[in-house]
Amino acid sequence: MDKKSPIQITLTERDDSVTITQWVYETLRGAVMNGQILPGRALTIRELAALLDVSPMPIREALRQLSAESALEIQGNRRVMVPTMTAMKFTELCEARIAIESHAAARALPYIDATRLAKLHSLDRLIDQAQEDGNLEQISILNQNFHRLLYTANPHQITLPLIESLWLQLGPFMRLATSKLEEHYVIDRHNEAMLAIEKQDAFALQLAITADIREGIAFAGTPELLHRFIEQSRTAAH
Amino acid sequence: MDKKSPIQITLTERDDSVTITQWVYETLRGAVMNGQILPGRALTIRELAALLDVSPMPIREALRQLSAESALEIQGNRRVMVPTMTAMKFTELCEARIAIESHAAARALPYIDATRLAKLHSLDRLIDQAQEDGNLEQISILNQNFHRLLYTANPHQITLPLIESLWLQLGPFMRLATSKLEEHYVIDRHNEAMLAIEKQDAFALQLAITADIREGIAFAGTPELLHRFIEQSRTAAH
DNA sequence: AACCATACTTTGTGATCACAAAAATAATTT
DNA sequence: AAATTATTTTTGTGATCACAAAGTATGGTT
Repeated sequence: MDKKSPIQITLTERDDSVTITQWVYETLRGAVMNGQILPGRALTIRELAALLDVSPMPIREALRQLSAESALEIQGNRRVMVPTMTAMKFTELCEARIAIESHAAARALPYIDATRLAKLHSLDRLIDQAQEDGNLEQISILNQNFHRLLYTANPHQITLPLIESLWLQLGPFMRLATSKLEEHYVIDRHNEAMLAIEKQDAFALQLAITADIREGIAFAGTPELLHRFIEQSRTAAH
Repeated sequence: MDKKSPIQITLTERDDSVTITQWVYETLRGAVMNGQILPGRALTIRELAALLDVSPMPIREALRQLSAESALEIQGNRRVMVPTMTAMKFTELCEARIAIESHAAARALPYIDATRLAKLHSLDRLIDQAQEDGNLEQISILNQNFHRLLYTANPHQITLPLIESLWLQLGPFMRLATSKLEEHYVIDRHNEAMLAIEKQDAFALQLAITADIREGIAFAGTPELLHRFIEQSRTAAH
């Protein structure tokens, strides 16, 4: 008889080789990323412990880690919740993505060999496939894999944790937005990126990544429409 | 009778209004930032608990948070340590700082009012003062305050946690390097930055921030000297 | 019926304990 | 004496408990 909105988290089988805390972390991370926890909804340790059928201890650790990654927010009352989105914050997150990811791409460029480029190509084909099937969730995952594979080519790369933090903060809102959106065409800038890689053209690669991020975000068309989505999601959990 | 290198952490009085975990976090963060814990040195929960005279629980939480911020590293054996530095990693961290901080500065520029600019000026004077006194630690702290004050002018700013993560990763090494360095002149680029702010010239501000970061790092003069420092610090804790 | 003080419940924090995995040390063999 | 195995110790993980603060409901007063 909980008056709070129920939380539906997709549970995966727990591998014994991994610690419970790690499993809890990944589970909660996925739930945040997929927008399964509404922004503003207060999370309690005991509730999550009961939901995931573990003791409060691993929940505490996972919540602290996710808070440190800006995936969750600790309020003054030491309550934990998914941060709410605002139009300005959304803009800042997107611009930060562009600044950091285009930098990461340029830094990775010299290290991309034929093997990795081939993998990028095959990932791109999978994305085209998912696009035809209209599988939005799959597109999102594959798109992240594409970017990650690109940036991690740099063996000394240190920006991925920062980038993933931004993805985590954008994730819940993106999911909410795409779910309410019927039509949405994604222009494929990955081909441009791969062409730039073949030419070892850093600037062209940065342009392609920038365009990819900007267009993946501009799906809502007009800023006004974006605003409406944000206001909608802001009050989703009362 | 510990054969491991001793850890000397500066303890501050604990304010009762703050949680123990928070105090432990700040204490350990400071210790990492000031290079009081040698890179590679394995940290155990119980050892730190005894050192700070608290139960293992707050230590666990603080360590997890610091690990999430890349200030500490969890090895495969689930051992926690201060990450070791390499020349390439150092370069990547510096370049990431430049990319993100110049972006943050440009985004903050329109929001910097006269009051904040005045505060920046007074901070700059304090830095000059510390420079004359040769107080390296004070310079470092004030310099961070200067940058922080600049970036936080943007009320929707979301990059500061990412930037602070980079500072944390560079901190221990910078401290180690400056402590072994007798002469080191710091060219003051803050005046250039403040001039750019007055002119509302975003590009000039980015150039000033870039130069400030690059020169604050190039203190070691030649890359070869830098390399030597890094190799020296890498094996500092055996 | 609206407001406020009181009692009750829930929740995060921090301490303690049990246990298995990992290190370190000691013992044994080659 | 060096390498390998066995034993002991240390360590992280996770569960449980106690407690104070925050939140919620209750009951009485105006």
